[in-house]
Amino acid sequence: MADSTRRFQAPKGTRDFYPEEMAFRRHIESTWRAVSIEHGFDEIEGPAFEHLDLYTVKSGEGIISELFSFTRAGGDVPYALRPEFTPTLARMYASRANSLPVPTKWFAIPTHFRAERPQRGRLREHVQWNIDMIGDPSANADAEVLATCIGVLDRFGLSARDMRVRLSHRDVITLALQNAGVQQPAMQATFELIDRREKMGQEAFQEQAMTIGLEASAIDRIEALARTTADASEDPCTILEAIGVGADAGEPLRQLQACLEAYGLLDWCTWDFSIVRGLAYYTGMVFEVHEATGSERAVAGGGRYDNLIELFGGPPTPACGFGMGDVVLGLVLKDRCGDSQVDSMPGPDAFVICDHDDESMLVQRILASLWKHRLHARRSYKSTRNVGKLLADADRCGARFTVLVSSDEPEGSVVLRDMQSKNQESISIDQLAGCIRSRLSATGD
RNA sequence: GCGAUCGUAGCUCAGUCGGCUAGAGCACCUGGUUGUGGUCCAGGGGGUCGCGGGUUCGAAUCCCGUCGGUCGCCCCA
Repeated sequence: MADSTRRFQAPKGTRDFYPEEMAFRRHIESTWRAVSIEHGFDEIEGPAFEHLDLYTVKSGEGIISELFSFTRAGGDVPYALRPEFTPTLARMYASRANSLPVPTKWFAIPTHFRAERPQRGRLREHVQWNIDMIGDPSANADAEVLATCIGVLDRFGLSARDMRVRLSHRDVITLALQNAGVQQPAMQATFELIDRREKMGQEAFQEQAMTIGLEASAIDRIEALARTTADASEDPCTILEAIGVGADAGEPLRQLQACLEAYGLLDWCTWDFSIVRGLAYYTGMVFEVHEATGSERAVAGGGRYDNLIELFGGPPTPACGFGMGDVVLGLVLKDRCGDSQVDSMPGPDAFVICDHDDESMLVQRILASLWKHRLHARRSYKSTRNVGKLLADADRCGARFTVLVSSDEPEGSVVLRDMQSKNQESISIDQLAGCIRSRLSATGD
């Protein structure tokens, strides 16, 4: 009803970002961006909606129920808000594949949308950092992508004790399943079953395994496979033996291990063959990053997808990458790092207050001068002339310096107070901005 | 799409076997007339008790529906 007193709410599963939440979001995004660039990735962005076909090509018609899809009023072309970035990435890469360098290293920090019911760690709108290394089939590329992921965790102050990078490999699992007697037609369904294993009961697992058509002996071996974990520093051959695969199949694991060792990442990583990723398009290394206690959903997930660019009309091109969403990451950061990362509102360099009725617009002139010198300057809007309250106002917003326009001061000068040392001195207005600037650089602020 | 649970001020909550004009703390604003950092004192703004319907003399309170939040299922990019 178009009631004039109607109260509007944000749509289900979306978030409003007030200044504190926005500061936290920017903290996450700027960390993603900085680490991506340091690791040699270039930022890209695409449209927030695409032709619906782009998403059904890869995932089939079944995906539609989980998308926000629509047509233009009066139009008949179906569109969808993007539920993931990979199709856009593949489309962008495919249309310029011939002129792009090898490898092409791209990242993006787009918003994504999905129509399902929200739950812990999964909302209808979220921001997801995407890293992709395209055109390089080597284990080094896998490791570089992992290095970037772990680089971000480290930058957030998380350690190898806080987080676990669980590594697996589609080829190795496929071999193990074949040796266990799983027929090719049942392979993808078996992957999906393993992917869901952790949240299923023993009986449910058995039951669904039977439904797929797996034999009892195969089910036992799959369970053993999914329980197999080992430190990433362990010899892959030993692990392969445990899951019934010949040691010669372990070459990809050995290469990956060697690269991870060189990048100094082994501490973070664990071989874990319960990780398969449900998606059909992964072809090699796959991984997920979890909080160490396992109490949250995956913070990040990805792997190698050597057939995907081709599927979207590009030349056959190997690629690997991952996504990291802001929702689960935010939960983990708040839980493990406390307020130091949450409170990241920028405090002003200078805060201007005035202890009398200012009829000469001096506060405005001072602000203009500070802004002109690219200082972060704010003022008090309180009407009180009580300096104690005005200083409290400056303190509350985290000001580094306070500029006091005082009737006690001679014409053309103000009091500059250092809010950390509490020292203050009289200073000419002409020299104010330069003085603040030089003191900020002297203290490294 | 399905299930459980919750919904009183910006936030955290009290009030509810149906009964005065719906409260507190925090936050916000103002004053405490020369005062230098979240203190203290006083005052103020802010709620159609999520919304709609029903029962009743009377509903924040009981019933139904709906919209949202949370948690889970399905699915997971």
